[in-house]
Amino acid sequence: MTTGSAPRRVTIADVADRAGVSTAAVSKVLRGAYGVSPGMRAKVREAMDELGYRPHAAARAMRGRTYTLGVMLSDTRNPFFPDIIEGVTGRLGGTEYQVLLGPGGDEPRSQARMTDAMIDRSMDGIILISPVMSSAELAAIATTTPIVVIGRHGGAAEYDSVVDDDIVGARLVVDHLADLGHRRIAHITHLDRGRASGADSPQAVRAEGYRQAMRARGLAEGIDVVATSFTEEGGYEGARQLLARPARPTAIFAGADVAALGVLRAAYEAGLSVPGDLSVAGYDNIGIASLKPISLTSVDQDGHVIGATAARLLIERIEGRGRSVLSSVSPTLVVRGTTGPPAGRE
Amino acid sequence: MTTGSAPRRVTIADVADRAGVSTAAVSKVLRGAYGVSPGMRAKVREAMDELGYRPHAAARAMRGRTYTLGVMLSDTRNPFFPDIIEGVTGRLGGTEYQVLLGPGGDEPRSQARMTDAMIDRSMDGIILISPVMSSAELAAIATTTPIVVIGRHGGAAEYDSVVDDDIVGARLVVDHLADLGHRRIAHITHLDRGRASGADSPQAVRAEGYRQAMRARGLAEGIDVVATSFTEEGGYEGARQLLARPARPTAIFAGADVAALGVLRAAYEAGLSVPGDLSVAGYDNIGIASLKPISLTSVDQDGHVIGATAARLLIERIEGRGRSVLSSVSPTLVVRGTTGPPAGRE
DNA sequence: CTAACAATGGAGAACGTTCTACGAAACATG
DNA sequence: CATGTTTCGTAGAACGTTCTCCATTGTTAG
Repeated sequence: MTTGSAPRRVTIADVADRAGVSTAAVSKVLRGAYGVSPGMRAKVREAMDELGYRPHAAARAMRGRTYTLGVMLSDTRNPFFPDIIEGVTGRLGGTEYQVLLGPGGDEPRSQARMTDAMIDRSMDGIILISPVMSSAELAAIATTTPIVVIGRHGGAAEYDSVVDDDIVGARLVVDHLADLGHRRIAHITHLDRGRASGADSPQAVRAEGYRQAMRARGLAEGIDVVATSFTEEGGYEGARQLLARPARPTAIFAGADVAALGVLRAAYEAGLSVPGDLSVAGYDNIGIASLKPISLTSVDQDGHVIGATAARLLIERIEGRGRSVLSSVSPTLVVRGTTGPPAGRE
Repeated sequence: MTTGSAPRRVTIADVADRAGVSTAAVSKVLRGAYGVSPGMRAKVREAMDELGYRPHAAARAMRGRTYTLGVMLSDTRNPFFPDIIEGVTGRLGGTEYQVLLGPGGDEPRSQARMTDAMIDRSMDGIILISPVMSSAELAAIATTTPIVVIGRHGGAAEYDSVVDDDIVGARLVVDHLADLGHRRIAHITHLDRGRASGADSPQAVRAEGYRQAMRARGLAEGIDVVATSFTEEGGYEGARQLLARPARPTAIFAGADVAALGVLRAAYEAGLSVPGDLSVAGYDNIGIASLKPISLTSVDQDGHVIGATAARLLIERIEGRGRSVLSSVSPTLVVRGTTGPPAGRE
C-alpha cells in the first residue's frame, strides 16, 4: 500500500473520450480558442469536471505556455520579500498563473544559475528582485524570456523595471528631520564591493537623494556620509564614527533599518538618549521597526504595490507589449519614536 | 531589437549532429546510462560544451524526471524559513536538483492548490512546511509524488516527516527557569481554530512538553497555560491575563518568539523589569531575538539541519526507499538577557 | 570454423499538450 | 440551384526528451 503505484493522470484524451469529441476540441475549450459551439463547450466542461481533469503543465510547456511565473530572490532573509511576494500573488489571484520562487543566493553565479533553471523549466516570465548582474546579462536573459527587474534604477530597453523612488524616500527623511530643527543630519550608506550594480543600486540613489535634499534645505555644510554596510554591525560601526566627530550630528539617517538598529545600539552605549540627544531614522520599515521597544522612524516602501506592479508589467510583456516601462513607486515616511527635535540649538 | 525573436534552444539533436551520433546516444550520455563507449562519451560531452547545451526540463518531464523539488511554504513571513531553505539548498548543492518555493498561504485550500500546481509541473518531490491539511489529504498527495512533511508530529506510513523535538525544547526552557529558582512558570500557547492539525501541531506538543517538564520538576501546581495566539498581540494579551493573576507568575514561557515580544511589551507597560520582576523566554530564536535591545532567551530549532534532513529524506524517497521515516531534530536553548533569578523568594 | 554472447550504437515510439491545416456541414447570396 | 462564406469539428504534426527494443559488431568458447 505504501508503494501504491500512482494512478495514471487524467489527460485530455480521457476527457475527449468521455465527452465524445476529439482531443483537438478539448484543447480548444481549454484555451478558449475560436470555433467551439456552446453545446460542445458544455459537454467538454462537464467531462472535465467529472474526471477532475487538470492540465499537465510540463506537456503544455512543449508547445505553448506553462502559466508559471518565476521570482528570483536574491536574499531570502530580506524582510520585505514577503510583501513583494504577496503583492505578486495577490495580483495574479484571479488568473491561471502560478508563482514559484527561486532562491538565487547573493552570488552573481548562483543567481544566473537559478535564472537559467527557470528558463529551462519554460517559465512564461521572470521577476528578478535586486539581481546582482550587469545590465548586459539582464538584457541577454530578456531575449529568451520576458523579465521584470525590481530594485534597480536606470531601467533598460529590453525589460521592465519597478523601483522604489529612493530619491523621494531620502528627501522625506531629511525634510522630516529638518522640519524638527536638525541641521547636522548624517547618513550611513552601504559600500558596494565593486559589484556590477554601481549608481543603479538603491543605496547609491538614497545617498544621492540625501545630498540633494540637504542642499535643497540649505544644509549643504551638514552633509556627512559614512559608508559601511547595511547590517546591524555596519550601522553600529558607522554611528561610532559619526558620534566621534568634533561636532557630532544631531540626527542619523541610516539607509536601511538593520543599520539603524546598530545605530541605536551605538547611541545606547554612548549614553545618548533617543530621540533626546540623537534622532535616528531608517529605511525599509521592516517588521520590528514598529515594535514598541524599537519604534523606529522609517521609510516604508510598500512592497505590496511594488510586487503587484511587477506582476502587472510582466503579464503585459507576456501578452505582447514591446515598449519598455520603468515604474517608480513612491515611498512614505512612518514617523515613530526615534525622531524628535534636537536637544540644544546652537 | 527589443522584440528580437528568441534564438532557438540548443537541443539534444543539435548536440547529436555536432558529435556525429544519434540523439539516443546523447541521451544515454546525459543520463549516464549503460552502453556508451568512453570515446563516444567524450565526443558528446565536447559537443555539449561547445554548444552550451542545457537540458529542457519540461521535455524531460514528459518521460523521466524534472530534477525539480518543490517546497510549499505555509507562511512566507515565518522567520525561520530562510534557514530551512538554506538547509535544503545546501544539501542539494552538488546535485542536479533545483529547488523552487511555492507560497501556499495559510488556507488549506490555497495550500492544496499550490501542491497541485507543483504536481502538475511534474516536480520529482515536494517538501511541505507546516501544512494545514489532514493526514488523509497528505497521504493522498503522497500517492502521486514523494513528499516530506516538516513540522507535523505523529508521522505517517505514506511519507517522511521531520520535526523539531518540541517536548525537549519545552523542557529545556522549564529546566532553565526552574534552575534559576522559578516555581510559577506560565506558558502561552496558540489556540487552534479547529484546524485539522490537532495534537500534531508544534504548539500542542510544546504545551504538553511544558506540562511534562513542570511535573518532572515537581512544579505541577505552578502549571498555568493561557491559549491566545502566536502573534505579538496574542503574547501581549496572554501576558496581561497572566499578570493579573492573584499570585502572578515569575516567569513566562511563550511558545513562540513573536508572542514573547508581546509579553515584553505587557511587562514594560505594567512597569515590571525584565528579568528582575519577570523572566521571559520564547521559542524559535528568530533573528531579532539576538538583537541587543531585545536579547530574548529562546529555543533554537536549527532550521538548517531540519532543511538538510528533509532534503536528504526526499532524495532517498525519490531514489526508491519505501519504508517511512520520522526524523526528530533536537533543539538547543539560547540563554540571553530576558531570563534571570526571580526577585523575591516566598 | 561456427555458435553464443557481450558490447556498442541507433530507430522510433511514447509522453500530453498546442495549433495549423483541412473537410464537412450550414447558411447566405445571386 | 449553383456558388461563396461562415462555423464547427477533426487529423495529425510538432515540441525535446527518455527508453525499449533491435542491428551490428567484436570476442570467446567449443
